[in-house]
Amino acid sequence: MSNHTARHEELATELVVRAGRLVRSVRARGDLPPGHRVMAALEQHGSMGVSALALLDGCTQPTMSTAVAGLVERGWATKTTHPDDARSALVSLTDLGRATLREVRRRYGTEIAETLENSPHSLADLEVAVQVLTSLTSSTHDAPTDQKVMS
Amino acid sequence: MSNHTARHEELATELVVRAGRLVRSVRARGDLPPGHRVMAALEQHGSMGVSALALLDGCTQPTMSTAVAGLVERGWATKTTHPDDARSALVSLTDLGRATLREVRRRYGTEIAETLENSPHSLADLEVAVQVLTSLTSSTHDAPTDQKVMS
DNA sequence: CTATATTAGATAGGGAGGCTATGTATCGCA
DNA sequence: TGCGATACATAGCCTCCCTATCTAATATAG
Repeated sequence: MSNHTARHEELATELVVRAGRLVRSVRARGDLPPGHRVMAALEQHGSMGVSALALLDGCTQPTMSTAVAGLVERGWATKTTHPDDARSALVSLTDLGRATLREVRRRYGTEIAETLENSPHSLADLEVAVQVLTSLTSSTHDAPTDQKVMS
Repeated sequence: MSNHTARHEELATELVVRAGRLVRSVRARGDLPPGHRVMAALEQHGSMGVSALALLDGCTQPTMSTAVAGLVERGWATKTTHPDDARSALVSLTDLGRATLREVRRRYGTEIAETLENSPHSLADLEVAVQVLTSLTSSTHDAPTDQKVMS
């Protein structure tokens, strides 16, 4: 352990700076709609409740409540009562939501792909970047993936 | 151009989701102090004015004004009038600021290094991740280091 | 079968951080 | 000397996220 270098230190903080910059620019340009990441989670993991979504997303339940309400308002998701538990909700993507997700990906993906083509980086590099970011936020300093998610 | 794949699309949006998550977790845990990225810019590029800093950082001048005020308040930077132009300021890191920057890097860098050691990723991967994020925010859709702020 | 504890979600209130619009002081120049 | 341009500060607003708390429904103890 701890055999890290000064390079590690510089890169670690630089990564956060760059990540923040990327998020700011994406938001400022309206490249991704708010709630997009919730839709992505729903698509990848299927319908589930608000709390489970919050766990997946790494935010709090109230934050996710609001986010889901936004999706429902735009017609991108539905929220129904769980048949076996009237406390729970079942948040599901609508067809419109799925279509929006596809469209957003197509548009932003194209832009990013072109940018990468004008840089010395490949698709594999992009993949590595995503994986590194994932490593730093999934099992890092959070609760070790509690399995109270649902059945 | 445009020979991108569906994989590109997925990865591009996923990258933003992960980047946002990283930033949120770092902020929530107080791993990096606010204004840290301004200090990093100052260290790397030397003393300069508020507007120049804003350009470097990719934020607006009012935002940078506030950020710099915060640094000065904490004793991490000084703001003096430019000797040749009384309109301009010269923002400089103090020794305390430099020390804080070092300490923050050491602490967060250690944490990240250990996380990476428990993952299949190397220092080189971290480097790639930073470079990819940099590509996507520096010369992407912005003017290539133009000094024109635009309107 | 009630009474209580637990769980899912909603709402209230607040703070951080960013942006646009605008004000103020200084500089460059005709 | 007077006017546009430049550098920064301030005001007001918005988005996103958080903590604290409330309601409704379920699970469980007695």
